[in-house]
Amino acid sequence: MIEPTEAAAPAPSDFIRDIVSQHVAEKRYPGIVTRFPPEPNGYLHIGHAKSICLNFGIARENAGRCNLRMDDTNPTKEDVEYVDSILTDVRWLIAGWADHVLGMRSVSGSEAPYYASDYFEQLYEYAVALIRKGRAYVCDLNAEETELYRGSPDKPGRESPHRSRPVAESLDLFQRMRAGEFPDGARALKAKIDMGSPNIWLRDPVLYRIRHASHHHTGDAWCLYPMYDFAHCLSDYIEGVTHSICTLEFEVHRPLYDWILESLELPRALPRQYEFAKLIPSYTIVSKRKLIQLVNEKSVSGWDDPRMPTISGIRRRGIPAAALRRFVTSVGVTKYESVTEIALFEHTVREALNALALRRMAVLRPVKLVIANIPEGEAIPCEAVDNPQDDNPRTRHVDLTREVFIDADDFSEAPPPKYFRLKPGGDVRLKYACIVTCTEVVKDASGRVAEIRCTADLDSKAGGANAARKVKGTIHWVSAASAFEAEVRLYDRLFTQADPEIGGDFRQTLNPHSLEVVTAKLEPCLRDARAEERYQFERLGYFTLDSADSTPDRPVFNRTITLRDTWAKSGDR
RNA sequence: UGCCCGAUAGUGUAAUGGCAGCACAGCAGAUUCUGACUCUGCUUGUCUAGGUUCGAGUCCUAGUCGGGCAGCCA
Repeated sequence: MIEPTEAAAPAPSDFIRDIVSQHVAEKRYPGIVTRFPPEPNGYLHIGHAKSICLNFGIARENAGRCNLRMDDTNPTKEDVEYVDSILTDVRWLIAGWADHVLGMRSVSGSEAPYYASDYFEQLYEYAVALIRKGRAYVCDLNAEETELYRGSPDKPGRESPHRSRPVAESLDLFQRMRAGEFPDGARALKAKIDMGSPNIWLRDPVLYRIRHASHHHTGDAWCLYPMYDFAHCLSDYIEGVTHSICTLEFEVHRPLYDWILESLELPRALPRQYEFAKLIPSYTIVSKRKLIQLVNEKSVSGWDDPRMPTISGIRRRGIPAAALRRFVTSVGVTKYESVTEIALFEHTVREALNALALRRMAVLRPVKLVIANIPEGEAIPCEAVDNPQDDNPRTRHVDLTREVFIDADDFSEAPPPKYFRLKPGGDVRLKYACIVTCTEVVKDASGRVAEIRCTADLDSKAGGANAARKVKGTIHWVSAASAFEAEVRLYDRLFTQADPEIGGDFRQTLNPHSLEVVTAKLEPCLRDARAEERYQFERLGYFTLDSADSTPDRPVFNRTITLRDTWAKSGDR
């Protein structure tokens, strides 16, 4: 769904979109085609979300297409589990926004993503063509020798002894590499470019390597696999991609991307590569390797743990796709590598949730409040608003009874200055109900507050004679008679430091309080909570039903994010 | 001491040779049956040095600082 805040946002503009617009104006291509090319070796995270929104965004703004393509050229690292999660995550992120430009392959009636591995045969033919042109050769050097021959950034490399091998010999060897005649690493196909180039990637880079390994998509059909540089540019070309957008670390690969395509003397217009700076939010990590570590070391419950910066974690946390899109779009597209304050994301999430969340009352750390002048068994119906942000807000009823629960935070025996909540002898409004005055505090044997007693000004309820009576504070509550208990998971940032790597190891800065589980008292209508719905527990934050662990008789709620709390921040408390 | 890329408030970003703006964060206040939302005000910026120009954040040169590149990973 496109939400109002997203719809109202101005069309994004950045240096890549400027280039695309120019190409559209000069009719350089028949249509604009981009692609999102993840390697299925991990779950997608917030950084990928930026790439998805950029690529699909450009496609939808130009009536083009964005292909979803698995960049699966390394069988030893990839798995179908990741293919499936990628598909789910992309569909969720673009749903209602860019599904109409999603480029997929039709396979026997149903849709499937593109796979670079589906092009292995064509890619092999292109490699043969390159050999025939004298632009590639089979090299017998092993990996260590290749590294030695490559030189270093400030020292040119040396030419391989096999560099001038006759074309026919390379052709024969390459065919035998495919046939499985040689073990892993015995030979490789290399581009014949320039061992003296200041750009390392132009020093006869490896194009194909031998890997006797099964591939998650092609099975055992191949023991010869193309490298990223060879497969990527040609996959783009095969699919008719016009703008191949990637992150900054591939900038030095661009000359190779162009070299391969140009060397092949292809008939159609060539795709071009453009690079942008990836998204790095503070208080989190976006490295697949490190995210895998968090999962494997059980620092989190899995890839979709609501604290994870993965798209699946963000979804489970209760963050709407539109909010994620709006955030990754709002940070812009530049070539400046920066760290984006997570506060910007949190703001976007609150903005989206404030507009759509249903207000409910929930008490996280219950303390009993007994209202002396309400007889036992009596229920005073009160009208509560579902969402005051709506033009014509809907309402529901909550019953005020003799015994209610309030949050422990909302009562203080020794309140700090400017404390607006309940205190001995003080009064406070029970939201949607009436004003109560604290008359007595009952403690248990250990000295803890066991029960608070008060009297209510029954006329201060909406519609009553004292409805307009003002008090400093208003607190939420639930009726002890009708509230039910449920598990509520209070999530916080996964790391305590803006830069989790500050001390050298991100595991040292994990936030020990990133998850707190409480048994809360919830207002009865929350029994009908739905997974797609977003709720605001009044004065506390935004919550949603946990998609994985909830059952109909045992709901589990996740806190997506707290409300902004200037009182807590003021330091007065 | 190779090559490539970058640098605008605390953070992110805009200004395409012509008034340095926006959002977030922060601070102060108003409002409030959510210490939320909303509203008002405030603080804070063009890395440095030269050059071109009537005029430079923008163009040129040099420097400084930061990032990337030496996988048969992507």
